[in-house]
Amino acid sequence: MSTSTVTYHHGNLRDALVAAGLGALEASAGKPPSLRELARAVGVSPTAVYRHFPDKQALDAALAQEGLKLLATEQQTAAAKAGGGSAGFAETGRTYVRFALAHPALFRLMFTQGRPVPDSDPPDEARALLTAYTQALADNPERAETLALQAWSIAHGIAMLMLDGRIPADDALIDRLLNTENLFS
Amino acid sequence: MSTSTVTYHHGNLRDALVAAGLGALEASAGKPPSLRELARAVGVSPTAVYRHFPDKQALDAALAQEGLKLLATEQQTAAAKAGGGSAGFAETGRTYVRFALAHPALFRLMFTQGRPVPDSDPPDEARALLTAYTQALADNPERAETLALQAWSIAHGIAMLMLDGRIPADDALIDRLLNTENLFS
DNA sequence: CGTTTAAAGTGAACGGCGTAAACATAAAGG
DNA sequence: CCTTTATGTTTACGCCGTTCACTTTAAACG
Repeated sequence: MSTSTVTYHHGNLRDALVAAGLGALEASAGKPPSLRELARAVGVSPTAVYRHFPDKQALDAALAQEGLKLLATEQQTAAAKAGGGSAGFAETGRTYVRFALAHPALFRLMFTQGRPVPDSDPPDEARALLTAYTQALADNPERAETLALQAWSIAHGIAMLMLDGRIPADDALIDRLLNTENLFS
Repeated sequence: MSTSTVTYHHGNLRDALVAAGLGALEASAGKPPSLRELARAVGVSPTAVYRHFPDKQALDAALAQEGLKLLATEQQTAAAKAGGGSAGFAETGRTYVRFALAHPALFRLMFTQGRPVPDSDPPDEARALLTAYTQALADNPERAETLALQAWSIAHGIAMLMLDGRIPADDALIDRLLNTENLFS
């Protein structure tokens, strides 16, 4: 369950910081917590953080990775609960947008971080799931990839525009916009 | 050409700050310039800024508004050059994404700013243009609005994912993803 | 024209931030 | 047991946005 070594000087500071970070992101509804704020929350001096992360950005990247894992899990669960197929595919998109609205600060951080880490253990599970679905819908692999990227783009665009208050964060609107069956009739 | 009163104590500081801000945004390729940095660039003390903007966010909002105006102009020009119609509509989307890639920091700022100002003189020209096009394509107004929002979402999603390095910022890919004629076949 | 007045800009200061360097401490291992 | 090394602390630096009290200067007006 934990990624770092088990025993430490004072406890598992790395994981504690990540946990505090995720908590702060939920509460903030706005912007990422400061390094000092997280250090305070964990009861440690600001510079102690640097024993576990080279800099603030690395901490943020760790939080982002955690968020990506969380999103992937939710999507898989939702898709499975819908029974897979095109219904599962649709749930994937809905879940994506709802996740963004439910965890705005985390979602922003997830994509503001430079790169999703060169190669993480799950090399982007969410994307794999998406491609799996589109491969069933398309006749050739390139078309499948195109569909996957288009689906991702629509969902991501809706999520971002809603987060930024450009379009109302309305649940019915999500469904309306994600209903691509008759898109550009 | 200028929005504020014509003569000033030392010159038109407000416009000078906005100009410097736009310049810095082009050069940065990353994040918004600091208030102090802009004050320096204009040769004025940091606190002088507060005579023209209540806070940093207001300055950012002014820059964002300038960016929105710029984008709208580019889109209108591109659509007109393509001769309007569905070709013009397509150019609108391409221009949107290319603008984002050409001015990453500005584009980010444009949408990170809380709200596009309650009611600006042009109440979002770009959106009006978009809706005009979809109204020609759809049979009823609601469907037209849906199409407009879907088109916006796709373009915005592509732009954001490319800016964040999630998908390659490739010109051919833009065209491929924006080619919605056979989207979800 | 001279004086008043208010707009425009300055300087010093505050707390918060990310980070570096030097130092302290405790756990681990030969 | 004593050394090594991982972990954490203290102090300090420069940057940030913002405040407050102050000065300057251009315009308004009798």
